[in-house]
Amino acid sequence: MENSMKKKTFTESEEVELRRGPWTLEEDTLLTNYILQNSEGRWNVVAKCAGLKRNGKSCRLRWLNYLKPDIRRGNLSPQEQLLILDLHSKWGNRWSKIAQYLPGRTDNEIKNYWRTRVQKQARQLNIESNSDKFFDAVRSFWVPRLIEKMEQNPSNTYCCPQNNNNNNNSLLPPSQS
DNA sequence: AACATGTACAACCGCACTGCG
DNA sequence: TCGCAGTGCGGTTGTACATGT
Repeated sequence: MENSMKKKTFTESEEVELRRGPWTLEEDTLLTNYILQNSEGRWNVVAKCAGLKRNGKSCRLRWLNYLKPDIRRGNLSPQEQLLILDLHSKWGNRWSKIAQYLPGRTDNEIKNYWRTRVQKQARQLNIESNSDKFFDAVRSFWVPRLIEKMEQNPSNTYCCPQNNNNNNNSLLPPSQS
């Protein structure tokens, strides 16, 4: 990564120095305004037409993970956490697929949650995070704790609108359900 | 108060897939 | 059929902030 400009993926004729790193408020505004007026379309075109010195990929990521109006921010509710555990036990690291069942949550957010909290727990227990042993620990320790939390504080439970049918009754990993 | 360490999350990278000419 | 550009996904890294000593 010694040279950020080593590879250009679009229009070599345009020697535009692409910006990287954290987005500024101004860039956010440019991107948001452009998309609200013109819809998403091709990301490289969006980047260019919005007047951003970013590549399309970067714009897409920023929009999907941060700027999109329906993004839910803040802590994951116990029910959402339970759902993630459940879905992960079915599909593994298919973050985007899991995210489809948590409206307003992004694959990036779920992935981060898994890495920082779930895998941390696994490390503390000294077990492989994708092993059978780990899922046993999740079933016998973590899931009951989350259910307890939900019962103690029902107001913070979150009801997934389009997936009630297949998830609300299936909060335990498939081997139990 | 200052420093060290841990945590959370935004952003980047590489690869695979898809659609189009 | 092939090559290319665009896109999506999962893994990884960087860094700001929180917490502990």
